[in-house]
Amino acid sequence: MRSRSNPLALAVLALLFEGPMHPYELATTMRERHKEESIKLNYGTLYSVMQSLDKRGLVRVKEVVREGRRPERTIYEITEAGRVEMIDWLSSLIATPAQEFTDFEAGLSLIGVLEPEIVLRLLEERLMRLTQQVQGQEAMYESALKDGLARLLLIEMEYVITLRRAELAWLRELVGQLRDGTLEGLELWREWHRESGETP
Amino acid sequence: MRSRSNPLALAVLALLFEGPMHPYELATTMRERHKEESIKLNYGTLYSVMQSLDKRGLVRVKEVVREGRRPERTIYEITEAGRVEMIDWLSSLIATPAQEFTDFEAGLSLIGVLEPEIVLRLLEERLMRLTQQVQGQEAMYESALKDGLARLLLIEMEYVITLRRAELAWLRELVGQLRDGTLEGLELWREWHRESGETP
DNA sequence: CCGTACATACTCGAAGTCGAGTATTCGACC
DNA sequence: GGTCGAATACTCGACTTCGAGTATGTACGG
Repeated sequence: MRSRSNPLALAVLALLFEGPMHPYELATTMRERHKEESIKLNYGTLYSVMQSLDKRGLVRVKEVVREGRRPERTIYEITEAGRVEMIDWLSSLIATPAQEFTDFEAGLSLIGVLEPEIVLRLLEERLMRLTQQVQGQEAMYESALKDGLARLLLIEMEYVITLRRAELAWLRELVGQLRDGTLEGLELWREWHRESGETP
Repeated sequence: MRSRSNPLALAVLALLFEGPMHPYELATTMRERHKEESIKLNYGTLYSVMQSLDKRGLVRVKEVVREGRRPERTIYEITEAGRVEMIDWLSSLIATPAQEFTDFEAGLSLIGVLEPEIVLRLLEERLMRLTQQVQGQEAMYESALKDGLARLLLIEMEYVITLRRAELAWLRELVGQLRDGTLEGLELWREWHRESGETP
C-alpha cells in the first residue's frame, strides 16, 4: 500500500480527528506539540498530502474562508472513512514491527570501504556528538515532565532516548575494541586495503 | 543537499569503487551481500539514481555491451569526483548523528488518539512479534559468524540487534506498567477519551 | 521436446517529495 | 511613522521514488 508510505498523512488524520483545521494550522499544531521531531514536516508535501487524502475520500473540504486580503484558508474535516483508515493504519504501525531503514545503518553496512583508522576517528566523533545530543534530549525530557506534561505525551521521546542510549553503549564498546585492536578480523580488513590500494 | 538523500546512491558509489558494473549486477551484488536489508533497493529507483549520478559526473558509462538478443547492459565506472563524494558522504553519515525518522516513532507520537486498552493490546502484539523477529535475527547472525564471515561485514546486523533488544526491554516495561495501571497519567488519558467520546 | 517457472536486464508513467518562492499582514523598535 | 523581520498561508516546478510491465534466455521436469 503506497498510500500508507508517508506518516505525515497519518498525523493529519489524527489531528483532524480532534476537529477541522486548515493545512497551515495543522503544521503549526504539529510544531507546538513537537510532532515535527518524530514526523517529517514539509510545506509542499503537506499540501499535496491534503489533496491526496481528499481524492481518496479520507478528508473533505469543510469551507474556504478569507480574512481581509490574506490568502484563502481551506479548512478540512475528516470523514468516516478517514477515521477508520487512521485507526487501522496507526494500529498496524504499533502492532507490527517493520523494516526501518536508517541512514546510520546504511553507512555502517558500507564502512568496509574505509580504512580502519579512519573509521575509528569517525566513530569517536559520533560518540562525542551523540553523547552531547542525548544529554540535551534528556534535559528536555526531564524539564517537560517537571512542567507537568503527561508521560504519555512524551512517550516517543522516551523511546528515542532509550534507543540512543543503547547505541551509545554499543558504540563505546566498538570504539574500545577498534582502539586496542581486539576487534575480530581487523587484520583481514587492513590487508584487504593494502591489496586494493596497490591496484587502483 | 538533496542529492544526498537516498543512501542507494552511496551504495552504488561504494560498489563501483571496487570495479565497473552494470545496474542489474549492482542490484544482485547488494542482495548477495545482504545490503538490501540495510538499504532500500528498488529497480526503478536504481536506474534513475544511475542517471542522476552520471549527470552529476560521479559515475560515467564505461561501455554498453549486448550478448545475443538480451537487453543491452550499460556498464558504469566511478569517477574521481565520485570517489571523493563517496568518502565524504559516508564519513558524514558515520560521524554525525542525524535525525532519523522511523514509522514506529511516528506511530508512538500519535497513540494518544487510541484508548489505553487498545494501545495495551497493540503493544502486547508488537512485543510478541518483535521477540520472534529478534530471535530470528540473532540466529542468522550467529550462523553467519560460524560460517567464518568477518564481524566487520556483519556490523550493521549487530547494531540493529542491539537496538531491537533495547526496544524490547523498554516495551516490556511499558506494557507492564500499562497492564497493572502504574503508568503515570493513565487516568487523565481515560478521562480525555470519555469526554471526546461523548461529543463526536 | 514442450511448457513453464525463474533469471536477466531494463523501461515507463503515475505519484510523491522537496525547498524555494510569493504576497500579505502584524508587531516592535528606533 | 517608517521599516524590517517574523508570521501567515499557500504555490510551483524540478526532481525522486515506486512498482508494475516488457521481452528474451535458461534450466528442468514430465
